[in-house]
Amino acid sequence: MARPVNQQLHQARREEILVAARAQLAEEGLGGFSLRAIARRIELAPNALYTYFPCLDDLITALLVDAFQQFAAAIAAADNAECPDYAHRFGSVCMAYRAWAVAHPTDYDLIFGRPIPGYHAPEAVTSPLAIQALSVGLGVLVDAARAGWLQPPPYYQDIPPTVSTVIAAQPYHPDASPALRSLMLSVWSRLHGMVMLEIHGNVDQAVGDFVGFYAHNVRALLVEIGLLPTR
Amino acid sequence: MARPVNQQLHQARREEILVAARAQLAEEGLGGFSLRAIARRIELAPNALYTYFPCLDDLITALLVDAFQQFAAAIAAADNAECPDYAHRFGSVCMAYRAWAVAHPTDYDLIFGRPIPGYHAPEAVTSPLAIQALSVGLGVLVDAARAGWLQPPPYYQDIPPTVSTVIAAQPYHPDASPALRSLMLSVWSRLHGMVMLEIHGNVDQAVGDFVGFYAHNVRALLVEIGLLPTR
DNA sequence: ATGTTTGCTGTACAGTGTATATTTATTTAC
DNA sequence: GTAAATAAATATACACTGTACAGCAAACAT
Repeated sequence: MARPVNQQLHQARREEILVAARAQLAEEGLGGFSLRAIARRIELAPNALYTYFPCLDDLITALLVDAFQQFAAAIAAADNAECPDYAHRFGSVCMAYRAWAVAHPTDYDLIFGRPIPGYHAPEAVTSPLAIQALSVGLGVLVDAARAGWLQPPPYYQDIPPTVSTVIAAQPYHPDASPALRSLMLSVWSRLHGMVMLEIHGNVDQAVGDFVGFYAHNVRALLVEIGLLPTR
Repeated sequence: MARPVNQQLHQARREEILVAARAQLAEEGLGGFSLRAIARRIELAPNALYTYFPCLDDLITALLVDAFQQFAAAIAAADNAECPDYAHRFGSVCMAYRAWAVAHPTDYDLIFGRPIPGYHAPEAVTSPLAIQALSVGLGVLVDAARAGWLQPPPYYQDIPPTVSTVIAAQPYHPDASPALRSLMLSVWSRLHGMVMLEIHGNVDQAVGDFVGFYAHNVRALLVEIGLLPTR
């Protein structure tokens, strides 16, 4: 009948917009982030962007998804499935977690924080990505448990039934027991806490060496979940 | 020479503005937060607010300080210095930490997050407040250590010198050893991580019972830092 | 009573997201 | 080859935002 969308050109322009948005984010931060600023950067009328994104929130979501995928990829890349030393293997994943977050603080905040008033990422898009990222760590724990390397202390089995029931119902990584999944959530929250404090500058003058502090705590963590001997 | 400021009335109006701002924050969230919205709420011209706050950022800082003080007060109130059971005492403080954060998620984010693009709280104002809040927990640890209740495992002594040096130079709570202060920072990051995941909705469908999950992890924490026996 | 300053208002400007209408360009169908 | 259709971009407009600036009435010190 008439002119159809040129999918190739359409995707290229879309990507061009996202590249400009990422550049804007990197150079000006969230404070200078705006639809119009992105449009200026690629010398397009502000409303032209609406051809590719229904609204600004959808553009942000696209940026978030992109960041999230890179985050998950970075963690996955740090996992050496061949490594027989599970403590080392898990430790590497934990260190990669921080490394990416510190290298991309705005992205990390976009993924797990709420840095834009009024914007909240749709759970339908973040949930699968979070599962993907966490599955890497959980996979290591499962492997370690299978190999008999992982001996979580008994109190880690005392999970409230109200928690373990929901955890057991999760549709991912069916190999992992509720106890292991709960353990992974605990580990995640520990890494997340340290990373958030660091990237938000809450402990700037209290911690001189962030890598050192983080590594120290990861080591403690490895001991506590039973991947490393007490000494 | 001329008319002086009526300090009493001035402070009253200032407080009225802050009350309106807090109400706006509570009802509309950060998305609907604006100087003009606050002005509308108290039926004042937008520019009238500039008499009391040089700019919006200073108003936000005032809100932050207020929230931070309430947070610190809530934690201090949860600490029973008479309690001879240090595990129970420290556990109560930890639970109060989450309780306040969950009850005031926006405030918590304002204190420790970065929920407003372009705004960053001046460290000079947040730093003393953070020390005040953390000192409550650190005080319990110091008391417990003095009473011989606290036996952190040896690996908690293996703090990188680059970390312990800076920690030792901190101008607060001189009674506390660098090891204890580092331990408190670790504990803080664990609580912070869980709280942040919860209030940002990152584990909404993964954790059914947030109190249960949090309490479970606090118990693990108490065991791991040596306040509770392994079982 | 006078002069000065406070508290507040009104106007104005540059910025924002986006709804609507319009133009331009391109592709298909005939 | 031409005409219809539609994608892509633009232009205009509106309701917001923070805030700079000018002005104005009331209140106080002298």
